[in-house]
Amino acid sequence: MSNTLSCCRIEVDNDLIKNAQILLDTEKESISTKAKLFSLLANEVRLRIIRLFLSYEKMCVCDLSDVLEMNQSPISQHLRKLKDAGVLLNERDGMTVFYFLNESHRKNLKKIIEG
Amino acid sequence: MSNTLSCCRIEVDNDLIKNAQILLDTEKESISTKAKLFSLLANEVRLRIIRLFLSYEKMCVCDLSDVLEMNQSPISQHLRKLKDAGVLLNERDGMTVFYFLNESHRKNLKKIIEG
DNA sequence: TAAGTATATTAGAATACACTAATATACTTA
DNA sequence: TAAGTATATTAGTGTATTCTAATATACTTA
Repeated sequence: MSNTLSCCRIEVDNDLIKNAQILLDTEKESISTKAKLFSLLANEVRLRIIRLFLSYEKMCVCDLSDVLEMNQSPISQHLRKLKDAGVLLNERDGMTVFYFLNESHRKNLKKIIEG
Repeated sequence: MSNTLSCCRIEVDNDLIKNAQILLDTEKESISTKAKLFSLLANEVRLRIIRLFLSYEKMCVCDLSDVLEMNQSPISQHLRKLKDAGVLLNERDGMTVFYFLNESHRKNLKKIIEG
């Protein structure tokens, strides 16, 4: 429906429409990236996890499982998503895997989540 | 699984776990509210719509339909969600319904979305 | 090396989401 | 009042999400 107006109103502001499209197109990548971040933050469990890492340096899967009172499996699954998105990093110490914030995201996450 | 630890590690930091739970409990409402806002922003169409209203004062359903090159129905459905959440307001002028930002949300939305 | 522990992965079920297509509603104007 | 326009709503479909349950993997220690 590229060139079809969705209604027949006379006083269409074609400039508005064109400019608005240009605006969105300019920020296309940025908007898409942000939507992906927001969809991570849209889940309460993940939001809690990220909130924790804003205050606590590192936690293992067990810690999170205990704090959030959830089974280990869904915790691991959420951590995977956060890690895949680059929000969290992890490191293994023996049997324990510690997760922590990717520091390059801290400032932005604080801005978005806090306050 | 309230009182059951999820693993048998000896060096559990029970204070950490208790404090983390208190932290989350303190911010419970706030986190829940934010997750709901993020789930609105997690959809690209809605994120684009909100981005538009940060720059354009008001637009009608038709405008948005034309700018986003989408049918009127899904646009209306997204607008409904945004309105239900209090992010947008609307007003009717004859046949046309104009939507616009609820100004009490502008600052926060700018902070979250921009930059 | 065998048994045990922490974490990861997978399949499957229940639910939520976002579109299309059809229809309803609200308003305008001939 | 009838016909037309803008918007809203609804049912239905395909897809995505998030959990549970089961199992796999990686590491430790007796």
